[in-house]
Amino acid sequence: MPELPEVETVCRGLAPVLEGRVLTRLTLRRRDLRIPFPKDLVARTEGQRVARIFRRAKYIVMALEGGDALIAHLGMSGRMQVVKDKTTPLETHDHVIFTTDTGVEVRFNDPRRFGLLTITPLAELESHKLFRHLGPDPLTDAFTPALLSAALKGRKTSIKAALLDQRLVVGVGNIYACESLYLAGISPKRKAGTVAGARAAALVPAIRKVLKQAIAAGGSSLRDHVQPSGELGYFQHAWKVYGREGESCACGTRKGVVKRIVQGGRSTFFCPECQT
DNA sequence: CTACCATCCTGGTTGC
DNA sequence: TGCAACCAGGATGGTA
Repeated sequence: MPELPEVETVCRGLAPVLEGRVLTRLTLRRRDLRIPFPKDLVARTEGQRVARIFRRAKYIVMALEGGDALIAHLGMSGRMQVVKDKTTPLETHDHVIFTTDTGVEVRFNDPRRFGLLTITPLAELESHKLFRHLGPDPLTDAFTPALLSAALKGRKTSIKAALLDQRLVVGVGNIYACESLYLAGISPKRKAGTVAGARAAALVPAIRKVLKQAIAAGGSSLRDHVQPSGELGYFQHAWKVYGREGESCACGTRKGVVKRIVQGGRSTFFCPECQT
């Protein structure tokens, strides 16, 4: 499931293929994903050169030289596949095809169709409906313990649920919320408002570390795979708690056993011995 | 304002 | 073997 590290990996994989290239054709094989494609999406995209590709939260942004920005989100099952030989048969759920002037194609495949693709002037990106509520990126200096505890102050919901709130901090999804809390030694059940001081000071670097490790793992596997992909596979072996219900805690000293609970309809994995 | 829940969707797995 | 039930989860929109 694409969270920040997977989206970052996809952006890094797409950059050498798309930056500086002209999008000669945009093929929409259906009328929508999670939201309808804008009526003028094709007209605004075709013939445009891609100036730059970057990530904002879990969104992929392709800045076009004409001033527009293509915005893509992978949802939960989206992938971007780089296809060098266009005779490669289309797959089920290849919904959008970006064709470049080199002949290389990028195919946006999304079985569950929770992803999206839209376009907006780059200058209006941060005020766009999809972007204006977004909090700080956890990998930037803007994300500090003081900022985090201020945002959590007074909140009665669990810290786990709070970390998934993109207004607080972006890019953290279910898996990395679990992993970050484990690394910081904080119980996912703890009231968000009580995460301050030393706990906030531990959580911020824990989030950073987990995300950076995952990016590093994704980046290294990218060299072996021609196409970037939002799929799991490379970092899952490094998960300490996620998906490990019943296993011994990785700390090896406190004899805890990883437990699974449901919070807000989503699975949370944690060690009751190490996380308080 | 916060909190909580249902909803979107398909594929993979489990259970009978 | 076949099929139904269930689960996975990012974001949003509605309700309390």
